[in-house]
Amino acid sequence: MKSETRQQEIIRVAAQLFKEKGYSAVTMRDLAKAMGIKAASLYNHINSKQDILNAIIISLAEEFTDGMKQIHLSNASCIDKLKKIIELHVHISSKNSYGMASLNNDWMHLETQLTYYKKLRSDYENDFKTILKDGIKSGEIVNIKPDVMMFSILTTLRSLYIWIPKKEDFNLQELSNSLSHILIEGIAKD
Amino acid sequence: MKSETRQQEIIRVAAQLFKEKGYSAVTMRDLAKAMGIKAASLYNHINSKQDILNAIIISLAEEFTDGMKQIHLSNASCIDKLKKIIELHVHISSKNSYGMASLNNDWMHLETQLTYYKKLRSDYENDFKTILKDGIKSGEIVNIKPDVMMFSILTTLRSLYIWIPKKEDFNLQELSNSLSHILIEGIAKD
DNA sequence: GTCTATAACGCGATAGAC
DNA sequence: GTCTATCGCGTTATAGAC
Repeated sequence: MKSETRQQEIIRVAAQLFKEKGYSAVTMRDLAKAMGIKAASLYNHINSKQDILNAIIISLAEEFTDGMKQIHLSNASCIDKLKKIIELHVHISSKNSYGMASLNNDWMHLETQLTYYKKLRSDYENDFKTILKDGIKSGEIVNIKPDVMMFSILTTLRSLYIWIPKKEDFNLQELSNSLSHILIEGIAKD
Repeated sequence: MKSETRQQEIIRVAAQLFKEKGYSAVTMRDLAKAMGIKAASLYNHINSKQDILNAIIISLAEEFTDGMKQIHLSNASCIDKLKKIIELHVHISSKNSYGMASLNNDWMHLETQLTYYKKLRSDYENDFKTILKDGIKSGEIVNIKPDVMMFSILTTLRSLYIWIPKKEDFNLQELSNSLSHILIEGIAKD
């Protein structure tokens, strides 16, 4: 395990600041201060503020789209695929809760990579919707508009980053299981 | 019904721009352009950019906290209270989807009103949690950590603003009903 | 690799003419 | 109520010393 480069450290610290105030409200001086150096010195390691945002968002978006593709192509049942999706979100969000904030809230500030990001997100959502439609067809899940179901589940999963760092005390597998129960079987008794 | 004042128009247009790019990334020049005037002219109607954000967020936050208090104090069952909460979110989000974006994403840029906002949010969440705990005690809902349940339901409801304006075609009561089914009874068949 | 200094520009907000 | 002009400051990024 190679130790963190200075560039990686900058990107990691930037993600923390972006989570607090958003990309636009964080200045290169803020970032430099958090790194213990002057703003100008940052430019020995990165090309621009925009490049930092690209690095944070694109790698995460690719991780989600790749993970979803594998789940979609597997032979599991619809319900099991949904459980795998929940695990995917819990796993990535726990590894990188800071980056998840930028992925959710600052993607619109991407410039050169904006189109690519939108394609990744669209591929992800299309796979998700297909899984739900297949589940309706096979009778595994209720016949409610798949758009509403996807919206409901996905917004919960996309917000996990807000919540996971406060809950380091308890087991991530336990969180996955609780979420699976709530999102799939609901909260009503019987 | 009195017609919209120039100040209200500025706040309404600002909320639209804030939804697209966030408070920090929208300049007074952007806002003026969208209003068809020069930036300096805005200051005949508003005192500062910060005051616009206050106006957008605080009135919405109060509407939620008041609505929640009424639901909490009613005599309905836990499940019916949850359905009322869902209707409250659908109702407010459909009336003001632009303002909801600021409420969700830009509250941390409040200055003088930040503490008050946090109190409103905290009151809201405490009432919500109490309703869930009462439901567990009475056996109406499953005994899963109320924190996880509230997180799951609330993040879905808080994200409605992203989704509602695209769905003007269909009935809001139908949306409330679909969401109630998904959030309360889940998506699994049987 | 970090520093100081600075370029080039955009920001929120104000003054005062009309 | 809107305009032009401008203030004072903050922004990203670069140049060049050490």
